[in-house]
Amino acid sequence: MLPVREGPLTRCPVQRGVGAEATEGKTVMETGNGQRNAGSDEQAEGAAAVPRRLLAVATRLFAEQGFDRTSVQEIVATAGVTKGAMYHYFDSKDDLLSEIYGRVLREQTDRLEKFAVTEAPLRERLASAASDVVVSSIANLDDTKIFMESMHQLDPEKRRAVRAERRRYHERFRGLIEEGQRAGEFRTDKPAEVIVDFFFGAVHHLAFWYRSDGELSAQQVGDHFADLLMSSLRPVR
Amino acid sequence: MLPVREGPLTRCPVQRGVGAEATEGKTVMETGNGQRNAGSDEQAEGAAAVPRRLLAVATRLFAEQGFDRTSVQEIVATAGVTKGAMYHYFDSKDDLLSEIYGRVLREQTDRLEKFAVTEAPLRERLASAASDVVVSSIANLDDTKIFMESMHQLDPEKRRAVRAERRRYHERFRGLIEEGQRAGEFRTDKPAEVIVDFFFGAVHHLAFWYRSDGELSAQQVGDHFADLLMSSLRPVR
Amino acid sequence: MLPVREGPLTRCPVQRGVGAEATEGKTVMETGNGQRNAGSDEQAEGAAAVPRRLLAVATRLFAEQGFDRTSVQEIVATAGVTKGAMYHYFDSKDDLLSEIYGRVLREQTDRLEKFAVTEAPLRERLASAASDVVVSSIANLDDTKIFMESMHQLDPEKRRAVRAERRRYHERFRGLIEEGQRAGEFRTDKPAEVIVDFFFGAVHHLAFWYRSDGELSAQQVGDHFADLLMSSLRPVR
Amino acid sequence: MLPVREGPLTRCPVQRGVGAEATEGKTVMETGNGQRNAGSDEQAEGAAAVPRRLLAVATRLFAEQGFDRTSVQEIVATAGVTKGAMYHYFDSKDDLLSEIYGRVLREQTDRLEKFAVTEAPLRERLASAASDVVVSSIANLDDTKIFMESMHQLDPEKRRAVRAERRRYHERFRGLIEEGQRAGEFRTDKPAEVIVDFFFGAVHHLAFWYRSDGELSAQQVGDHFADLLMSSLRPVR
DNA sequence: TATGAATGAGACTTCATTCAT
DNA sequence: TATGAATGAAGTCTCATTCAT
Repeated sequence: MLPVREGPLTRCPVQRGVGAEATEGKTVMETGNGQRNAGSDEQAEGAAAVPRRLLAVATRLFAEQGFDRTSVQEIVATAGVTKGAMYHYFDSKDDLLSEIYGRVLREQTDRLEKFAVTEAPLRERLASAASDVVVSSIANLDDTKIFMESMHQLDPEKRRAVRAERRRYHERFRGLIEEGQRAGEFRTDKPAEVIVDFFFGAVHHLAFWYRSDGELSAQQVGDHFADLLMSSLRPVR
Repeated sequence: MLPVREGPLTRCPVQRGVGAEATEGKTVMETGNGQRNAGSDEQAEGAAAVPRRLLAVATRLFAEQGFDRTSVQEIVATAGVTKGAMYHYFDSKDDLLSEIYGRVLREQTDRLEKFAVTEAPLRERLASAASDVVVSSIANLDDTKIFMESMHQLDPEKRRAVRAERRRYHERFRGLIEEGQRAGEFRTDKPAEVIVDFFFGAVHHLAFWYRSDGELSAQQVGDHFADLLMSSLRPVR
Repeated sequence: MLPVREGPLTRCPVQRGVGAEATEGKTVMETGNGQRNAGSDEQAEGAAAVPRRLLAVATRLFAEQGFDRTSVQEIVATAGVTKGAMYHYFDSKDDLLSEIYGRVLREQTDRLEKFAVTEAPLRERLASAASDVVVSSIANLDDTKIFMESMHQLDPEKRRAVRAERRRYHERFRGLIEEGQRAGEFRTDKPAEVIVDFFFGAVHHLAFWYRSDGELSAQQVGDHFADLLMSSLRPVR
Repeated sequence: MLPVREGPLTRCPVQRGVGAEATEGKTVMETGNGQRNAGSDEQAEGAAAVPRRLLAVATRLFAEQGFDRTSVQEIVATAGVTKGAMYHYFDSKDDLLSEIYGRVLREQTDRLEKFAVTEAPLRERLASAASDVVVSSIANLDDTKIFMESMHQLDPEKRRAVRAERRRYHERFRGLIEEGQRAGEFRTDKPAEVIVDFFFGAVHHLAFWYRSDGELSAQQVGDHFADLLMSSLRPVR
């Protein structure tokens, strides 16, 4: 683990907000010799430009072709850098995947927390969180897909770390449901755990059917899913 | 495509019923000269023994390690046959995956149809089908997992075929929901399509969290999921 | 070497005269189970039908694709027999090639001898032989091509045998030239050996440019080549 | 197609003059760590050393054993490099063959042009060119042999390219003959095309009989062949 | 900070041949 | 006379990674 890359990536994670248009790769020149535009502000933020571009390209390619089917050669060629450059910033191909997961998990955890701690009534907080995770999953469909398809490619240690983080996320979400169950707002004949798994199964599956050029906007799907979740939580008479 | 394998596999698909234990590999002798037990009933079912064993082993390994991480060498070693034998029955490693999908799809389609055509009331038919697909998915967790993780490994043509079959399945299921919507039994403010994607997302995700040694039996999960589905279908006041 | 095949093939070599249309393969049913028409006369000559068909098919495929690029599977499938059947009649794939060479050599040697021993004047005998070898080479272009491209595939022992037979052929031809040189009819400033190699280089090369749908008939090419040979043999002033 | 190899090979084709001894493989150290002698002039020509050595070795082995009978493993072992190195410079085994053809064709075309454009009388120009192509074919007997035996191994596209280049060569040569026919120096009762095919058949066949330890030097054979060609071109009375 | 030639293990697949029936 | 399942060795090629520069 080279200190140089641990720094920028961990301290300044590449931010890609919900709805942020990924511009990766499209502006990269395909000259093959790896030279890129050395604009004026490249000097200032250029240091992070290469790793960021690599992550963006890797995310897209992993989603499109799967982790194993994507070669390092393909990644660096698409990103317009050399292999040496990639290995300068990342320890390995696996490391790229790890960083992708890390970013996704950090972002989703942050977002959930933001909705969970508002002063709104519980039902609203849960519905908002549910809707938001759908919207943000759609905004980052590639990450969502990779999450489902490529988890098993991670080496055991990192996989365990990812799962632990994921579990914390689920527990936070489940906490909201249990709070409602205790308050008598939600049905109690179903374990909150099962409901969480039920709902997030649906969420993680979005990448396999959602089309951005389809009839439903991300927000509409988010609202539908949140409604379905809330409906299924209504106490039975 | 050797005629020999197209025949038995297509006409007499290897049956692996719900809960049927796969006995792959464990009873195969590793003598190296390829002779296997020539018992009395070998004559009757022995012909399909090798391809069946290969499919069973491949299913398990693909689920455990992923398609790309599983080598043909590993498959044949585990199944106790030679590579040549595998390529005698299957065109390629991809072909193995195709056959696995084919079997899963045929079985699930058959099961759905069985529940859909009974004389029971609509709500019962739908609940039964929903519960059953959960139970059978758990009974074949490996197939379910492969379905999610390895679809993108299939070559485009076969992938299209699988998706078409899958769509037919979804349409059949959706038909039941739409029937209930027309009858005023189910809510109509959500497209049936969305509900189907919501529910099957949860179903396909089972392989990522269900543990057979956990607290819940397959039937319990099936009932929970079916209940949650039915609840979310209740008309809104 | 099974006695059964040594017999029929050696004693009754499959005859394919100059200009004889090869009908091989075209009447073979592609049922895949290897059953062929069991007509009335099949009983009488059926015994030679399979090896003959195999040789004809192999000749065509070797010429089209090369020896190494043609698999035994392809040969037997095209011939409509099984692998077992092929190995019943031939020792190996190499053996097929040997038999092809054997037939070609026997035939060409026979033809040359026929022209060499007539009562015609020497110049006529030589010109006829030269023209004939062109015509018969074109009539069996596949064999000619295989001769050039696949000789090195033969195992050393058989290759030596083929070369010895070939040398005898050349020596017989050279004998005619030397006869003319002694008689003062042909130039003597060139070794007969060189002239033979010169001429047969041209002959063996026919398969690489002659097209049966081109402007020149086989006979025309034969006459041209014979003329060129005779011209180059004229004594220098 | 890596840019690195397209460059040096195409722009600076590995030169192997007539009679130049190929020194392939023999001086390569088998240290296994890949470091080779880093002499002073390595800087200048060292960059092309590996691909050049590979080409030389492949040429020899293809000629000795045939293309299909020569494994990549054998090539790289003889050249003293790893398989990875070979695939770093060449796209495939086929690509090696292509490069071999390319070099031969370029060289022969260059040589013909040199003889065709001199101020000498036509007969001398043609005789010189004819003699030279024999001498240079003998100097590169391996290439000549491969040309005959392995053309059909090339993939169709490249084969077409080779044939087109070859045709251009033939047309240039034929142009000289036609020039003489128009001038009344050569016979006109034979199509120039046929004469070209006749002569080059003999030339391409050299590799199958010429022995460098035989009685005739390359130059002697060249002179004989040129004489025979010129004789056969004399007008008939 | 970046290069790119080179590594070497391992991947999938083909194929001529055998043998019990 | 013929079958076809099975063998097992060998084939071509890919790829993540390293290292001298």
